[in-house]
Amino acid sequence: MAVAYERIADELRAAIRAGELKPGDRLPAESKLAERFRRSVPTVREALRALRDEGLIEKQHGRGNFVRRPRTPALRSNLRHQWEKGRAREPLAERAQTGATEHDTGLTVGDLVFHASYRTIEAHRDLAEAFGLPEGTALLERTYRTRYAAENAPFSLVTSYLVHDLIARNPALLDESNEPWPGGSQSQLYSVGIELDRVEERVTARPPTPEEAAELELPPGTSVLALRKTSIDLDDRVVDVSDVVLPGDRTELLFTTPLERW
Amino acid sequence: MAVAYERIADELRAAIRAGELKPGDRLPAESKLAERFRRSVPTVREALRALRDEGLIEKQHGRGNFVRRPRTPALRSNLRHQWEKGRAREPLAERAQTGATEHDTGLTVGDLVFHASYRTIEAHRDLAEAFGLPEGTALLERTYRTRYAAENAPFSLVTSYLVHDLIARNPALLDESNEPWPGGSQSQLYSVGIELDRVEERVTARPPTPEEAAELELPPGTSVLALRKTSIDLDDRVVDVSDVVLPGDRTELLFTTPLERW
DNA sequence: GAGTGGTCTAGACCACTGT
DNA sequence: CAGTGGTCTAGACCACTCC
Repeated sequence: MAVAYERIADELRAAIRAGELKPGDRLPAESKLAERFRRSVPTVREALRALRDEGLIEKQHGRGNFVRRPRTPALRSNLRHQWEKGRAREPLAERAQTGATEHDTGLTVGDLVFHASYRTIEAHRDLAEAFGLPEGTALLERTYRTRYAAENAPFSLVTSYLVHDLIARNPALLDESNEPWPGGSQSQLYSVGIELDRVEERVTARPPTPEEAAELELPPGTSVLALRKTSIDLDDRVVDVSDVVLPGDRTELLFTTPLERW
Repeated sequence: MAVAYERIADELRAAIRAGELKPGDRLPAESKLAERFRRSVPTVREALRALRDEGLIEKQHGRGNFVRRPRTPALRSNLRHQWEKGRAREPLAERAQTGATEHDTGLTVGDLVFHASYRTIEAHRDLAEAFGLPEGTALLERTYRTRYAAENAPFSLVTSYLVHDLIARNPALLDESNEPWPGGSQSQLYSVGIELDRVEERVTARPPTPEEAAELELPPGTSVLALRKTSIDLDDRVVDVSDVVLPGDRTELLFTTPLERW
């Protein structure tokens, strides 16, 4: 390891892994580390930055560098889709009680704060492809933000697209003030006679855009899970495309695949 | 935006998003940018580092900074599990032809290079929990590396764990030189009378450890998808736990959830 | 060899945190 | 107020790429 900042990073990393520095501990000040390793402060900072990018430490301006505590991630299971489908035709009182997110997380409706806004757009290429429809098709774009009542930052950024003409039969679906709709999207689709056959979810990981990092209040160096959910109805039509951005360090996606018997 | 390097990053980011700088283009040299923005070179480098962390540019030592081309990711679908299950009992000749990875990617066996190594370990807490067995239970740890024949870096790091006593009935399963086993793990389990009921996959995103970054040849700033796959048999026993690390920028996970009819 | 990014120094000043 | 990290300068030398 020829490079000075890597040697410093290695030594600190080893100390953390060995448990000499425990989660929550403050590291020595950057100037102290510079003395100890006989390097300039910027060189020490380079090493600390590497450790931060690995998620091992957290910088707190004016306070110090701290060993990070492991996160207990929120769970999101694909069983939610079947659960939501079963619930879509229940009586209103039943549907209003719990949403899919509460079902996943074990929280109650009061623990979450929900915000939605709608607008009508024309499909650009990416979306037109996902729907299998021509570019320019009218879509209803719905933007959702859900957060814990006790926290400021939402834990997911969701943008959902519906084919405008498919849902226009029920004008209530075009009005954002009806959100949150009891029973979720599948209940909304049920109101215009659409039943889902399956849900496809595509998952990738990437660094957040600066906008996403700001909205989710992501510490620098954390990545996001980008999930594109496609809902397909009994006629094999794509009826909903949703882009979901989740903080990588506090989300766990669970997918259960049942297998047929031999 | 009070800070100098953010103003520089913003201007370059805008140019890239607007298409003034196209994928593959080289940015002006760091010294030129420093002149243009009337800032020192380290400040310009700070801005470039931010863009690299967002995945927008790529640094090439001695050549320059380049606008990154979007990656075409490898696909991994959960339909593979059912496909593999159907194949597990086929005749050897059939099984040897194609594996699940080839099925996903559309490649043939010759396009991929495969490496496996085995050792026996005792379950530590994390694994014991996943299996629902006491700590210290003997496990067979199997490490897999698969890469494209044309590339040096593997596209996945897989560590799989099997309960030693469950599979010891068939000594061939304890010998790494029998890999790649035609038909995959489900075929191996079939040879000791185990049939899978379902597969659960837990997905998170995180920065790579330095070791993972080196092995996968990840450009700095990219994140990995960490997938823990749990295979459960008809008796509700956990028979396999696999940890899969995939490069976030060139992997897309596809999960299909079929829904029951109303 | 010319041009590029990679590392490093030694110090300055600012912004934030806690007493 | 003292102590901490955040930003920035101006310049040095090294390592790599390409001609």
